[in-house]
Amino acid sequence: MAISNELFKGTLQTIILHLLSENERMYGYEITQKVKSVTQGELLLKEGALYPALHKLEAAGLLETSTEIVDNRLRKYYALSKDGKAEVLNKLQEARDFIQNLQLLLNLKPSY
Amino acid sequence: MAISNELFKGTLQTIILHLLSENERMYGYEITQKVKSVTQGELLLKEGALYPALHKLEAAGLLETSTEIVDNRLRKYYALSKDGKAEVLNKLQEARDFIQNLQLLLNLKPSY
DNA sequence: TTTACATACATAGCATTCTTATGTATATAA
DNA sequence: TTATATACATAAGAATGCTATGTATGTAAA
Repeated sequence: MAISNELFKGTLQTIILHLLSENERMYGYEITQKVKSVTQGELLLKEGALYPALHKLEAAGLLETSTEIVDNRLRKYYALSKDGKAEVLNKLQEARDFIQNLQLLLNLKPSY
Repeated sequence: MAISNELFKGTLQTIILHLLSENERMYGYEITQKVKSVTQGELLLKEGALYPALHKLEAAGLLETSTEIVDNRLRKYYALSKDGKAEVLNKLQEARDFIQNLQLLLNLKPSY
């Protein structure tokens, strides 16, 4: 990822799975742009991180793919498999616990 | 760290610096126990992660050490240096931004 | 027209982080 | 005397992400 943000390490799979739980199907480049817009440019998801992560999730059976040609360019769409839909719930609960514990450790209150 | 929690990767330095900003001085083993108690056992900070991290922060000039013998056992106390006191503020702001962005990406509301 | 930028995929090499395993040493409880 | 707690430390390995690079098309700017 980027911008001196070492902190996001380990959260990428969860982010991908969650975006796909909201969007039915997405392709790689679309995911990078979505992450960029949601975080207002603060998190830049690099291709060198994204594509291997997508391949790994697919190999784990959590994602399914379908390739299309759009505007004469290749697009590889990813969607949650049945296992993926189950796993995203676990990952989100882990993320909630993680944020809770991190706020406890850092004495941070949510900013809203 | 531990318990299938890949998510904490990258947060260790921030956690250490913040604990030392609240406690004047702490020794390694004490930090592991503090993290364990604050998270109610959910985050187990391993020695193999902690000690190298402390050494690195010391080498970076953010921590200062003083060694004592207590109950016939060695204790190496760590405290924030002047630079460390400044850096902890940066790290905490980064952590706030990180949590904010992660909640945005995962559509999570704080649980209280 | 050619240079830069956006779209769209992919991988190899490297750096960093953390885990596991191991080692040393003392004190206490079973 | 065996296990557990206290207290430090490091080496080998796994996992993650970053940088750099490569291929290819389309469009906007100089």
